[in-house]
Amino acid sequence: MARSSLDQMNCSIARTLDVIGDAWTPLILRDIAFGISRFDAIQRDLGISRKVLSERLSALVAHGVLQRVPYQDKPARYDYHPTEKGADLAFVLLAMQAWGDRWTAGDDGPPILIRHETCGALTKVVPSCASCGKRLAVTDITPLRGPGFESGPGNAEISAVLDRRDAAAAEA
Amino acid sequence: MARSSLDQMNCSIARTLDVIGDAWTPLILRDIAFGISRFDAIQRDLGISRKVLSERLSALVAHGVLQRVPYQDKPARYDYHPTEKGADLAFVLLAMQAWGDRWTAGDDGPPILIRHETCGALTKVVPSCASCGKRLAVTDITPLRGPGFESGPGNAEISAVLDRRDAAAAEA
DNA sequence: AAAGTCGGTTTCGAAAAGGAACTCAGAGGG
DNA sequence: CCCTCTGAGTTCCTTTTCGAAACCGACTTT
Repeated sequence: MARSSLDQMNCSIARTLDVIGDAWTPLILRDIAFGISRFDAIQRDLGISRKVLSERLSALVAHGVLQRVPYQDKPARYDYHPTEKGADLAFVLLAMQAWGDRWTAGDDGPPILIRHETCGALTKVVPSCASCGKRLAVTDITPLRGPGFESGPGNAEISAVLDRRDAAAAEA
Repeated sequence: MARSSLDQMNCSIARTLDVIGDAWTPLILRDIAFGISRFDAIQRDLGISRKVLSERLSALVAHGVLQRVPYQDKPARYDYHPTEKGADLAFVLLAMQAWGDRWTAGDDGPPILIRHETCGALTKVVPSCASCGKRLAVTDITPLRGPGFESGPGNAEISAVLDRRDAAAAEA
């Protein structure tokens, strides 16, 4: 698909997918989050083609998710490091990891565990409410039109769904 | 890339990407989570090609993320509904939404807000520790080898990184 | 009888991915 | 000096995948 169609959509999920919406990009970011910051090391680790890796890294730099920091001159060589914007994507990766741990791990259990250094526990990352702090279940939350909402490509039907729901609520 | 290479990787993120690792699948799941459950409605909403939508829906059913439930016979017609496994993917979508809200929303603010019905607040979904309940920062957590860990395609370099870190920790 | 709805499948040209080889700049060894 | 190696890409070519549009089958509506 044309990437432009995604970042034009009035939807934060679509705009996030414009940055990480393919199979390799999240794995590249995972490697970089682990401290694997060089081209060849990432390429070896993932077995990705050099061409695609090169394209993805350039795109991530262009999106402001990664920055290239020189570690030597002559020849010029760079490490790829996450920016703040990129580091913040870790939570998307952690959500993927949590789902994969729960639904795709074999009998041996998950390949990677997370330790929370603040409390010392081996833990899982769970979603909670920024306001009350309670753990969230899918059924506890309702989407509403936000200030940036506009009906258009990518959410025409969603607008209709919200209308119907609001109408039903007003009636009750 | 060959999908098989992804689900063979010893990595929960890669195995999650085997299911949702393209640009359209998360948007399809978003629509279904909103209650847009029919082929044509999803197609109209997203502007996705019918061919690709058909392929994606079949794959999601095959992965056990969606189920087809008949809503009429003659002709046979189906709604697509999430299974429990599929509903649980909502947290991956919400993590994407949170990132998109923070980093890609325009001046108007996010297009969609979330209300937590339990506490009534307009809220954001934030990651927290399953053990102590505190909100997590990226710097608070450390990855460790889990029981299912095995070095292989997709994490050879990661294994080396963990070794180096453990060695450095043992020395200190 | 003609047109419309729903949920697809088929076809075909265009775009993207994959793989392997090649390049460039320098470092190290003999 | 010559040969080889490393790191980071780029080029070239083949294989997949995508997207648009047309087509289809089983009904319903006008």
